[in-house]
Amino acid sequence: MEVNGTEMTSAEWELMRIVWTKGQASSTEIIQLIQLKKDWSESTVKTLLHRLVSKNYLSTVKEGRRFIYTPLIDEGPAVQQITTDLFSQICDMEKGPLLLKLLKDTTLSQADIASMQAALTVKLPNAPTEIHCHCLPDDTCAKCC
Amino acid sequence: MEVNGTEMTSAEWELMRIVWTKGQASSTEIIQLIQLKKDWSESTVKTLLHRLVSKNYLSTVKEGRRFIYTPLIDEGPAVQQITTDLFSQICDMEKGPLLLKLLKDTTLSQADIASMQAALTVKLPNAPTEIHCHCLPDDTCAKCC
DNA sequence: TTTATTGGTTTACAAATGTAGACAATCATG
DNA sequence: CATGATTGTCTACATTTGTAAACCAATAAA
Repeated sequence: MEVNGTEMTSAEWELMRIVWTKGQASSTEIIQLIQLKKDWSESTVKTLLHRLVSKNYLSTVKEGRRFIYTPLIDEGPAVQQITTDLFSQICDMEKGPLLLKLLKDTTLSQADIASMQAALTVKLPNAPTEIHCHCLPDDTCAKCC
Repeated sequence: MEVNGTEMTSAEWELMRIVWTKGQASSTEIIQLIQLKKDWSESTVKTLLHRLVSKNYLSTVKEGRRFIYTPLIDEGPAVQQITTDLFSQICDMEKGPLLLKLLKDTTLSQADIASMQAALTVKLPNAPTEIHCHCLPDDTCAKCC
């Protein structure tokens, strides 16, 4: 994710997952829920929430004494973004095998599988025989060249 | 990646890609190659290489005055590892659409596509109708429950 | 209304990371 | 052999991240 120059950190991401999942939540709820998974102090979570707000990932609405936190970005695009970022750092030659493994290791619904099959069928005709690594600008590559 | 407790950082990863691609390389080569992509000073690259050596990602062999750097871990497993780590932080419900997008956006060889098709065919019969989010321990989920 | 509790704000600090200068050893060359 | 170029080592420092205590305001309970 990249909003106004600041990235979301791993710890912050875990809190976002909670807010995304619940739609919105108070800090108390968030603290309770995160502590089922992580051994973070109340204070730590508060700090993290604070940072998420200043980074514009969460907005707050005061409800009585407490705050209700709501995501300012949707989960789908966020997930897409961080994954795309990661993939951009991976050698093209590795991506095929990598995706194959991910397909195998991930629990997918029948509908997911069907749409992937469709996508692959579309891709196949124009697919190249082999993939080249673009890690280096030219022919200095020991892997594909 | 997780070797002896220390993670590889993003900047370090970029250097590993070069060494992986070339099989092995001297610092001079590495500096030259990385500077085609990144605006890093010579000194910075040296520091990063040093850290990679102490983190046991690279080994060195002295050849005359200079060092030859060689990867101590293979690229495939490393790529797999970081991706798996990322996926473990993503809601199960997002993974299907996410993978679909990755399939579409990635250049895949015919062979890659074929093996994915095969894998999907195998998976389909036992695939569930729908996927549940496991972000929260129970039924407090606004997405799937 | 006094006090305990709850929840938000500030401040703090160590470790990791990005970034690089300064210095030292080695080697090639005049 | 003296010197400049090459390459490695050490030191440095700002920023980001993880982690949390201390403090303060508002509210609920006594």
